Amino acid sequence: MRNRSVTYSSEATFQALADPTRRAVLDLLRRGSLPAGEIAGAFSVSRPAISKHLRLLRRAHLVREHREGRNRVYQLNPEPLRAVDSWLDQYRNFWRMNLTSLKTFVEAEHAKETHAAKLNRKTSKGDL
Amino acid sequence: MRNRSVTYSSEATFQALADPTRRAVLDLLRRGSLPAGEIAGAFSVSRPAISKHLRLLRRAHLVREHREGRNRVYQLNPEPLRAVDSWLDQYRNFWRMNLTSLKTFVEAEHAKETHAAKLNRKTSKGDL
DNA sequence: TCGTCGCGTAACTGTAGGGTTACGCATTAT
DNA sequence: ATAATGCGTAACCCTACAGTTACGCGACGA
Repeated sequence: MRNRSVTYSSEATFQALADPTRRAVLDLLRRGSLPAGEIAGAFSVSRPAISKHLRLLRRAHLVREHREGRNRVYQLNPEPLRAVDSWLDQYRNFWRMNLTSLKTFVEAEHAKETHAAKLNRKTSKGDL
Repeated sequence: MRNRSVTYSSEATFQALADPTRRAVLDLLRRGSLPAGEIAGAFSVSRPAISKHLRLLRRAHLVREHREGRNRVYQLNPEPLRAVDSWLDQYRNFWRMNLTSLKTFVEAEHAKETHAAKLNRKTSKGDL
């Protein structure tokens, strides 16, 4: 396995993405780097709360921080998202090919609930 | 609000994906539907723990459950993952650019921003 | 009709996490 | 030097949740 670059734990990445505020921070940083204060200003929660979110994002390597005077400028690092992307990739085929079979499944479900006889070939009881 | 098809809250989806066990359950179900017991058998945690994970996955509509006799068969539903995919899509352009040009781009963006005069030419970039 | 099986749920525990306010430490301004 | 600014951290809430064991209930096989 050629790990040419840093291997990020997709664990930390998924966990960082779990919170909507953190995803919003990332979305914000897509438009450009920002100092922590301005990031915090974009949200209704307190500044320390954002500071903790930024710490998590740092831990997941989704952002980078560097100092500019007394500012702490945060920059997006989308690299770890590749792991999410490749995890997702295993499912892409699914929602491409699976729509018809999903449809039949749903119809089968419906049929089963209406007739309720399909699975009960072994028993004559067949009722709920 | 246009609900063309069922609208899944990506919130629930991201949150469901945050747990590695749940992701593993999904990975398992990619190979085919399974009754709850067999899913639980694939993990070291207790069966009720898996049951609760399944509940969360159901809540996020990532799995569907139907009864077969006394079994509860779970089936993967990859649909909500589309939301994750499209969220991720906004970042794909980013990791297509190489990182150095990204860095300069982002910093240029930032320099254009509001209080640029305040932070200005200290050029503390690059150190640290 | 019974006992067993499959599986969800209740009740409980420990811990992580997101929110707050108070504070400390650099860095810049006066 | 002193004050003010920017921001992280500590200490503290409260809720969510992953895990456990004990239990209940419908579905089967006898």
